[in-house]
Amino acid sequence: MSSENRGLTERKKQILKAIVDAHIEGGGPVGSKYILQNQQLKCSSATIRNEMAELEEMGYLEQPHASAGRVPSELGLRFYVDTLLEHYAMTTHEIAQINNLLRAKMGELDQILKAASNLASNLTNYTGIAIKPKVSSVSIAKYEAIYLEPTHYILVAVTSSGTVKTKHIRTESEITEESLAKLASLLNTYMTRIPAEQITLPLLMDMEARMGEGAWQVGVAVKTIYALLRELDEGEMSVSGINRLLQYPEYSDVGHLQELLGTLEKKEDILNLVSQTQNDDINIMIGSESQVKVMNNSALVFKPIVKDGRTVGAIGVIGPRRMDYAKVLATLEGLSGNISNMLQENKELNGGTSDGGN
Amino acid sequence: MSSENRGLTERKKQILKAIVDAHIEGGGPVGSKYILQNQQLKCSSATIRNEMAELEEMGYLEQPHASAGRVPSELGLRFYVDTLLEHYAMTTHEIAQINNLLRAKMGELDQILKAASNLASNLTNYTGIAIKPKVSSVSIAKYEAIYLEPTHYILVAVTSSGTVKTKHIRTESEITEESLAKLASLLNTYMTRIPAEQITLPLLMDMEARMGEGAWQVGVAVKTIYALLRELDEGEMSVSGINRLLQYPEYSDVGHLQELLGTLEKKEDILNLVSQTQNDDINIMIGSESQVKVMNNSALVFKPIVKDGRTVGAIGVIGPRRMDYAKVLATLEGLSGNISNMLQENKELNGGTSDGGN
DNA sequence: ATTAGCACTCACAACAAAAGAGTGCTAAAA
DNA sequence: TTTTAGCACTCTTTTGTTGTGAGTGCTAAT
Repeated sequence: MSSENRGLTERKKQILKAIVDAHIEGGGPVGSKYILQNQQLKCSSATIRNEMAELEEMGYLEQPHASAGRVPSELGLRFYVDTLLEHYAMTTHEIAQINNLLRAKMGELDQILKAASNLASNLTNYTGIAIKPKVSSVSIAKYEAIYLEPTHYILVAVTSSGTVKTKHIRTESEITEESLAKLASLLNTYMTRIPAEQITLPLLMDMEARMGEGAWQVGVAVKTIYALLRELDEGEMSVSGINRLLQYPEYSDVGHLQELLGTLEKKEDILNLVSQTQNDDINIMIGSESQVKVMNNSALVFKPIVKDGRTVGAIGVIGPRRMDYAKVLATLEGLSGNISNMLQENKELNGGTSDGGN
Repeated sequence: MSSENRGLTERKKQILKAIVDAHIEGGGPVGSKYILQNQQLKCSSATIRNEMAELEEMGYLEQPHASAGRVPSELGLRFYVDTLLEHYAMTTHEIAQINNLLRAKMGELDQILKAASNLASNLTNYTGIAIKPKVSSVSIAKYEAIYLEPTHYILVAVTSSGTVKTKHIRTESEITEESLAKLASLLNTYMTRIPAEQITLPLLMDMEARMGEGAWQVGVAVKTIYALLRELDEGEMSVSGINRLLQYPEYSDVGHLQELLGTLEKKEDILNLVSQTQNDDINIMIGSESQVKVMNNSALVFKPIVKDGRTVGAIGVIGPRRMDYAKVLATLEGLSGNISNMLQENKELNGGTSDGGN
């Protein structure tokens, strides 16, 4: 064959694609006859068997046992995703669904992401995830203190990315609205735009000095801000549609399922994985391509959400390795496009109400 | 027998208790011989069989099939829980664990509840839930507006129960810090302490009239507050330790498990169930006692968290019907006690930092 | 009222046999 | 040289058979 030096024969590709498609659909190994029937190839099953044997040797296919059909290997899936995948066109109904449901949830970024993860799960029939990634070092853009009672106020912090965090603070002795305002303005002067590690003792003392009689307040507030920054650093992750996993036979193995659920619950591993990713495009991690050992039989597809050049979140899907990548990719693209639009719209058109952040 | 008119013979109780205990431990049906061995009863297995037959007739026991042992029925479990249950004493280690981990999470109520649900799951080995119940009608105690940019501010609302909600608002034309302050004070004057349903059009127009040139702002703000109140009404629920369910054979039936997971995800049913409960003590719903059909093979135990006479949350545990009630009750009591203390402490001792209420 | 004894039931495990799916290989055909 | 038909072979899955054991219900004796 002429084009054998570089890559695969056209026919091999066709066969590989057929196998992967069938495997994605059915989950089981697929044999030569099946392909012959559902594919217009002008050759016999024997030829296909030969090709399959070669594909196996090349590492694209695997054989569960001697008399079973072939199953795509990780490499095979990767090749499929990278070069064989046909674009899936979303139905108008799906597009409408994304639009409507997401618009309805118009609000803070958290909510949008969760709604999107939910939708992703619904549309693809896999498990959806929404992530606010760990950020290397957040800083606070603005503080506010809300007076409630003489010994009770709320500290509000707005991060540079727009997230809002609040903490109730109860004080030992009474504090006036005026000195509270002073505290806030002090915080705004000294504690904005600096990461947690730069909050030093001298700074603290300086602030206390300027605070006059209310100096003791500063310590409490700063301590709270510390905690708050640490929380922000940690990232968030929410999962939706776990129940959908159960419909796939690859998770009928209780042990595996339990491990995967554990990982989904711990959140840490996946959160790290997503947070460390630089690529702003759709990321596909098939099986052991991800560091998380527990996901060796699963695939994780996610797309970061970028706003003003910052990654403010990510939405994704977790499912069996043989996931319907075409559909998943289309769905995530659709969702992320929609979210980006919403974030954009709020910015440029100044539509009216709320926006993304917190 | 003398005491047969009212309730069960002492021996029947003993046998019932033995059966339930064994069933909780092992999960399977338990037979007459087993009881004879693990219980000091001075009678033969035949006698026990007779008693068991009677207990079955009374509805406390069930027989999966003719030659199996007996399994406690829902009624049997209920009786066990109500009158046979022995108090479980937490180990000092468990108590310490509760104390340490919960203290560490000292913070807003949301976090405390989630941490508690997590702990509950860890300690009991069932699935933990944390709930902020639907509230009949919330009202806002205080508003604040935080100026960020000329066309961008944050609206902060503090509810009567201390929960803080924030919304970003982007405006069409520019707004000054002064008129923002005016807006906030207007909101504080007219829109506090009234439940959502009373915010009417006339009220809105009245406010707009008083706002003068900045009147157009009011509409946006009020619309946002509307949305915000609706969100508050809906309640929240988070689940932890789903993976623990898998270790119990009653959930090896994939169909059932899937349904249960679905219910846990939908949240609505359980949220309603808990929200509607008046009783501030520990609630135990065994199988079909709860309205949620899907939970017929499960049990839900939860305890509301009360603060200042208001139910501000609930923590609970979901697991198989044959759950270790003694341990679950002790754990939830311990946790809720601890949480209440924390909420109290913040109030009375004025410890220092933060407090409960989102 | 209790108990020993025994026949009976029923789920479950172990094993064997049969069925099916799919391959690899060989030898002929293109 | 590539393709194909044919067939033997392998290995899983299904089905059926048979034992085994746990546990009961009943009867007759204590």
